[in-house]
Amino acid sequence: MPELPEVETVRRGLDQHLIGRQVERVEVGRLRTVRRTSAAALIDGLSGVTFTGTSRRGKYLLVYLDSGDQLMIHLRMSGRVLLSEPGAVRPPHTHVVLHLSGEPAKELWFVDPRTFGEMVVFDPDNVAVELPELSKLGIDPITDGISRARLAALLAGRGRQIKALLLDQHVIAGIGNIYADEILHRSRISPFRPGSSLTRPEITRLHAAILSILTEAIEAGGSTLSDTQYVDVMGDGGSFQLDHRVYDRAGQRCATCAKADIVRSMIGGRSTSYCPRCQQ
DNA sequence: AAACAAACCTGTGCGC
DNA sequence: TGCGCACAGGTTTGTT
Repeated sequence: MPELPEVETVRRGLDQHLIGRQVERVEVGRLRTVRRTSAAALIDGLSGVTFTGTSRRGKYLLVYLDSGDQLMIHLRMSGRVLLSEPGAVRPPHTHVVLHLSGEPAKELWFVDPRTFGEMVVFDPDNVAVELPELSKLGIDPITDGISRARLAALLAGRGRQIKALLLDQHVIAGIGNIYADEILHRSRISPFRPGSSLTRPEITRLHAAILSILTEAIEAGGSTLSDTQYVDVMGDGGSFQLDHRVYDRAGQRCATCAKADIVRSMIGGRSTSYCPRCQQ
């Protein structure tokens, strides 16, 4: 579900509502959510701490704590973070609840039907051991910024299909299945093309599309699909799904060229939608 | 190096 | 209406 724009939208919501609040109590109802460590580790790491800031690297959401530790939240496929009133009825699959101080007091819910998501408190000075994926993450186009030259260097010598490269979090962090397809369509590049085969103008277009698609999607609050799984911390959906040109539009006329139908195929085990006429 | 499959889970939508 | 299967925004691991 959530890719860079959705995670960034959640981050902004947390930044707005969490900073300065203290955790008074922690409930862990599903051990799988804290599987990297334990319920005790999450409870010990969060109880009594105050939130001081937030950041994001790829799809990894980080909340800074006044203890010096950080809370990492990964939503994976179906995770949601919701801010709510104390005592409110919790949705099914609410696995972690943080009781927050403040006037008025709030609760932060971690809801995740498929349970792929996770929460962990870690020591940033020991990240290589406690959260090794984080230190292996590729460049984040928004948080780090990415130059055209940097992108060109990342593609050089890589013969993998460009769609697979965009999805590889070790190369570029944050792009998922929706935005990879949308970026390639706007770039007018076939998802099957080897990364190393892209011409100079194609790399220029790809670079521009990565930044413009992600920026526009963030401004739209992300993409909320028909199952309304993804919502921000206030429970509101995004609107970038209205701007999708290819994702989940197989069989429909391409809105860009109006002369071909969107085709669906598989790349790296992921459904891939593209316009065979626009994207060569 | 790169492509593919399977694994982790639950829910939904579709064909029959 | 009910059943079974395919498939879903992610990531890791293992096999060709």
